[in-house]
Amino acid sequence: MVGVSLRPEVTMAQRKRQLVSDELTEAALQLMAQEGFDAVTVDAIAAAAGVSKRTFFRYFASKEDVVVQFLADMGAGMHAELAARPAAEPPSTALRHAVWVAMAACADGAEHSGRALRVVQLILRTPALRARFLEHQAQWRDDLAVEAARRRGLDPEADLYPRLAAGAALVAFDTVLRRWSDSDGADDPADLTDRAFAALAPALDAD
Amino acid sequence: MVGVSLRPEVTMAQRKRQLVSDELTEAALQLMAQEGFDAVTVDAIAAAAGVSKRTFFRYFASKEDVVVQFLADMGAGMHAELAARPAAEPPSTALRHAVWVAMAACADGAEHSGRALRVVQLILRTPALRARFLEHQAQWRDDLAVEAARRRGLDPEADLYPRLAAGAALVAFDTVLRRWSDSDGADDPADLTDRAFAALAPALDAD
DNA sequence: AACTTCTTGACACCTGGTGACATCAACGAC
DNA sequence: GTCGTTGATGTCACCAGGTGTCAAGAAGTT
Repeated sequence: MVGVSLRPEVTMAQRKRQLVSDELTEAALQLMAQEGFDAVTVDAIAAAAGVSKRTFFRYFASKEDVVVQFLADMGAGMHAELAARPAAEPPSTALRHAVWVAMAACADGAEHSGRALRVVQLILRTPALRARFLEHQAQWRDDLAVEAARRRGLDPEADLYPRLAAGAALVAFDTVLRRWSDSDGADDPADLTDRAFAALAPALDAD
Repeated sequence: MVGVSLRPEVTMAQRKRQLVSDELTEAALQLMAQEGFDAVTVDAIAAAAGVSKRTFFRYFASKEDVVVQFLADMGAGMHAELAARPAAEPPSTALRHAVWVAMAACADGAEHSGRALRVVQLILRTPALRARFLEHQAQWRDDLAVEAARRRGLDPEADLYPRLAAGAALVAFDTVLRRWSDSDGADDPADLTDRAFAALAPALDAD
């Protein structure tokens, strides 16, 4: 346990928390891959991870969250990337890079293990999970819209453009993700993303 | 009851069914307007309509459905309108008319009574309802995409354009609906719709 | 009147989700 | 070393959404 004591900045309680969280996620994904989302009860997931049902809900707000939680980071990543793009860049380019942050997270995870792909397929096939996914996207859209408005010096409440542009970017993301999922990861995400934004660019970059 | 017997094509059982359904919807919307979606139980709705909880679930698949069910018709209306537009019409125009069918349903309902407006606001403010709304939209998107593909002689599975165009149209719908809702119905839906599609047209109509 | 069909209510049951409380391990202060 | 504190956990009770089942009743049929 030498390596442990060399990291005083991370308390043991925190590491244990992370461990339980991972265990829960792992158990959930494995069970759901076999039986499907609806057939797996929270009790079963908790039991498989060696904790109680009550503890599960101390880590995840809902049964859907254990599958979908990682999306929160992707949203933050997109937002941050858009904010970091040079102000002079055309909207279609900036948004393409922002969306690519999210898409790359899926594609990279898929490279080694195909785990991300299976999770995406599970989400897109399960109504309850798809609904949560769409809710996340709605949040992303709000965030991207305020950022897009800021870049152009517009009022996100008064002008239509920011929400339209953010929505269009997410439509591209959605379309690419679905194609990638339907092709079992065979199609190239980067190429798909470029083509989708090429089609949308005329509207994104119009004055 | 003379008027009744003059319509043999509509059985009494069917009319009664419609009546109970309306009563349930009415009770639900009224209660939710006062207390909010989450605070109203299915038992309370059923009791207010004079039926049992079990009967409620024979009419609606979920508590959300009693609020959101009318969306199903709007989706069918959009799809039908797109299919009915002349083939020579540019995509942006055809899609604008299709979306307007849905938007007009909201706006008309609001003209007299403001009921549609309140329902839309309830949906957009309540996460559970918004999620269901987004699921409906996802279905609309699939339907619009196959229709858009048919109009252009494309394969909806192979080409990106159909799903992109359908998605963009729904982003316009969404943006307009939200603006209309946020302005408490003050903004003109028709004008908003035109402006949104004007912004999107360059992408929709590109070759 | 007897029969059939459709609708309903009553009841039991499962599951997701939450509040309350007791317990136990880790940690710091004395 | 002991004591109090803090945080994570398990247990239990409970609520609400949702479903299966069955028996009773109204409507329409022969």
